[in-house]
Amino acid sequence: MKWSQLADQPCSVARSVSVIGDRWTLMILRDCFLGIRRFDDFERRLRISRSIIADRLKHLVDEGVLRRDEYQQNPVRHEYRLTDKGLSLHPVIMAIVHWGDTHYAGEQGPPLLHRHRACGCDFHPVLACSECGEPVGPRDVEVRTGPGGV
Amino acid sequence: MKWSQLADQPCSVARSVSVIGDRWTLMILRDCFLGIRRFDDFERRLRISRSIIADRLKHLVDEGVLRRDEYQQNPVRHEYRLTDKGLSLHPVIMAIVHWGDTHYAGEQGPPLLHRHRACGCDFHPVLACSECGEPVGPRDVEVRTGPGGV
DNA sequence: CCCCCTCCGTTCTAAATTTGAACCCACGTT
DNA sequence: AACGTGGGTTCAAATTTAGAACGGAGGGGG
Repeated sequence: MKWSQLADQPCSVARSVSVIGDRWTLMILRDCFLGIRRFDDFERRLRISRSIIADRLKHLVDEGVLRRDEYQQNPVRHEYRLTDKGLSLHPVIMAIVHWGDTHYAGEQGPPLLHRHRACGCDFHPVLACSECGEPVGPRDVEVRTGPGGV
Repeated sequence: MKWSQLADQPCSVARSVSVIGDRWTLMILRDCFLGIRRFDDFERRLRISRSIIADRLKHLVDEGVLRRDEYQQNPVRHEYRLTDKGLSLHPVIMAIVHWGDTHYAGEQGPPLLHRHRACGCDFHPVLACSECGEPVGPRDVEVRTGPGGV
């Protein structure tokens, strides 16, 4: 199987991964959630070649994860902002951050803290059930074939 | 920046991505959560070359995400199982699945359904606050530098 | 007017990675 | 003995990436 065929698999992980499952794409999305919007801010933060940044941004725009908005004319300049579809990746990024915080933070603690505005506490993300609201662990889930399955 | 330098960044996303931010690695982890354990079951499901599978499995074992257990002798055979560190990737995989279900499911619906054993309902994952238990959206989070930050 | 700077890319070649196919080995089976 | 199976390793070829150079449209200073 090739990367390009991933999108056609009857599997939501495969379809998602074909869009966002790339190291630099995930780093760009991290920056988007931190408010980065301009090409050369991405470049400064990532220190990778511009061709890769251009390629990934274009891909994300094509997929509807980012929007390319004009923010000035003369000369025309664009900024890249998360669409609703892009914002819905928030749980993915938060889960990845939390896994890194848990297993790779140095002695001093995590590089970033996240405060929940509603309750005012620093928090970490918990996976909860949409139906009952209780936390869900790996053993609490029973997987079975759905309507779109094989 | 190179991939190998990602692990040294003061950023939990970068550190996580250096371990799991690879298309095939994510596909392998998906299969692990579905109960796949043996080399050639991974091969049959992914249809990619064995060298890639061997490489990714070794990498995940080195990182402590999978454990390589002997399950028979004569000849000796191993199976790959999630460690606790690996199991703690569950929210990441669930978040990715849900994003794919939301944006890429066909007309018939998602390929797989997930039932929460505790409440008996088919559910989707919700990102909740560890402190107050309420759902958390992208706008509800205030990020600031933590103790391990620059 | 001329030169240089910024922002935002594109293009090109060399270097690195990824891939699939072929090979290997130890056993078990016919 | 010949063949099949589980579980890999090796290696040349295809793909991706890196990084530097190039471009271009406007703005600012002299």
